[in-house]
Amino acid sequence: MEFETFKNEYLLSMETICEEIFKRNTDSIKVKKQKFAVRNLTKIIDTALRLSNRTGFHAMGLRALSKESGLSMGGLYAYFEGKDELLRIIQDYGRQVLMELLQKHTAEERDPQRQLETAIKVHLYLSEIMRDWFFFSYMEARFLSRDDRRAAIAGELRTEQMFSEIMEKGCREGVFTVTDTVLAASLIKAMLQDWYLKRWKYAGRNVSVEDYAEHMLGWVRAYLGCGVVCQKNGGEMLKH
Amino acid sequence: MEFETFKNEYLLSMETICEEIFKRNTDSIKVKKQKFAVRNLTKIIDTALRLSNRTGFHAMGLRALSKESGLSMGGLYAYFEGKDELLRIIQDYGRQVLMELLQKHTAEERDPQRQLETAIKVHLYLSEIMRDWFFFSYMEARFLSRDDRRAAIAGELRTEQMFSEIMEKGCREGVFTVTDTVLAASLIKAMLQDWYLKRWKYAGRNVSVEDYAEHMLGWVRAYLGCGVVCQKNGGEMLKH
DNA sequence: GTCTATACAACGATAGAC
DNA sequence: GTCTATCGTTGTATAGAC
Repeated sequence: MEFETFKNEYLLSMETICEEIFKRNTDSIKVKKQKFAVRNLTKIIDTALRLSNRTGFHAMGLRALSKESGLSMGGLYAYFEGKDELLRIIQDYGRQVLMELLQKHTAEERDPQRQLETAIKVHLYLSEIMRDWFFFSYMEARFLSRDDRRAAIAGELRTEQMFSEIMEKGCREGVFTVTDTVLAASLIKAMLQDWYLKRWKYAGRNVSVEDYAEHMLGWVRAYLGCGVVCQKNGGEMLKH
Repeated sequence: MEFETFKNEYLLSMETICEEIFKRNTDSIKVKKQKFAVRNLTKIIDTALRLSNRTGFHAMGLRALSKESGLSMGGLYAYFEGKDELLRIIQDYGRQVLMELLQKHTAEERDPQRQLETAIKVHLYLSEIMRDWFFFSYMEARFLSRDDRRAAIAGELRTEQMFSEIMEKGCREGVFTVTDTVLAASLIKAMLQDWYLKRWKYAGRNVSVEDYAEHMLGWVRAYLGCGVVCQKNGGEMLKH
C-alpha cells in the first residue's frame, strides 16, 4: 500500500467520522443543529491542537483559543463544559479514527506477514496525516482525569495487542520466530510513535513516511526471522 | 555489565557531578556558599521533577514548589532568576550526566559489538536510576527558550551520533551489515526512550531493566546481522 | 446560537524586614 | 541567606444581552 492511496481513502471516510464524534458528545454539546456543531467543533479541535502543540495544553489559554478559532469565550462553552472535557473530546476523537482504520485494513488481509505490514503502514500513514492529533495525544495523555486516562491506556494496549496477536498467529503458522510477542509489540509501537514524536528530525533529513516505513519493516523482518537468507548458503547476502 | 554494578559506580560519581552543576550556574545562583547552594539546589531540582512529572512543568506552581521543597517563595529566587531558567538548569543537569557516563563507558571498549552493547546498557541503566529527569527532559523540552531548545536538540543528536558511529565502525570491520546507520540509530534511540516513557507499562508486566536490555539487544543483533545462524544450515535455530 | 462584560482565584515575581 | 507580604497579570468560568 502506498501513502497516496491511503490518503485518498482517509479523506472519503472523514466526513462520516466527524458526524460520529458529534453524536458521541451530544451530552456536553449544547448546540443541537448538526450543521453548526460539526463545523465549529472541527474548528475548535483543529485550533486547540495547533496551539497546544506549541505551548502545551495547560498553557493554552481559552482566550487564545477563542481568538484563533473565531468563537467568543462564551461561545466556546456551548461545545464543552470545561477545559478538562475539551481534552477528553480531542483524545476520544483520534482514538476512534485510529482503531476504526487499523481494524478495517488488517481485516482485509489473511497472511500474517502482509497483515503486520499493513498494520504498520496504516499506523504510520495515519499519524502522518493526523500528526497534530498523535503528538497531542501522546504529550497530554497524563493530564486526563483518572477515568479518561484509563481509557487512553486501554487504547494504547489494544493497538499493541493487535500487533502481538498477528505475531502469535505468524508463529503458529511457522512463518515467524518470536519468543516474546508482547515485548516485541511494545518495541514496534515505540518505533511507530517515534515517527510523529520526532517529526523535526526526520523532516530535516528528508526522510519520507514511506522511507521510514520501509526501514522499519527491515528491522521487523530481521527480528521475526522471515526473509532472512543465510550468507553461508550459496553466498547470498543477508536480506533485512 | 549488570545493573547493580552500574548503579554503584553512578552513586560514587554523583557528588562531583552535583558540584559541577553548581559551578556551571554561578551566574544565576545568588547563594555563594557551596554547602548551602548544593544542598538546596538538589532539593529544588528533585522536588521540581517530582511535581512536574505529575502535573507538567507549566502547571507546577512556584507556591507548590516552595511548599514541597521547604524553601519560601523568596528563597527560591536566590537559586534561579525565573521559572524559565529553572527549566534550563534542570535540562542542563541531566544532559551533563548522560554525556559524561556514555562517553566514559564506551571509551573503555574496543570491539564495536561490545561498544554498542555498552552504550545501550548505560543509556537504559541511567534512565532507570534518573527516570524522573529523563521523563521530564523528554516531555518539557518543547517549552525551552529558542537557544536552550537548540542545545537540547544538539544533545539528542550527539547521543544518536554515538550509536551511528559505532555502527559505521562495525560495518568497516565487517561485523555488521547496515545500509542506513543514521536511520538505524534513530530507531535504537526510540527503543531506549520507550523504556522511561512507558514505565507504567513495563512495571505492570514485571519487566526489569535487564530483561528490556536483553530483548532490545536481540532486535539490534538481528538487524545488524551479527550472530545470526541460518536455519537451513545444519538445522540450527535462528538466534536473535 | 453567539456575543460582551465581569467575577474571582491562582499565577510569577519583587521589596523590604530579619 | 531566608522570610513574609504584596503587586499586577492572567487563568477559567459564567450571567445576561441580543
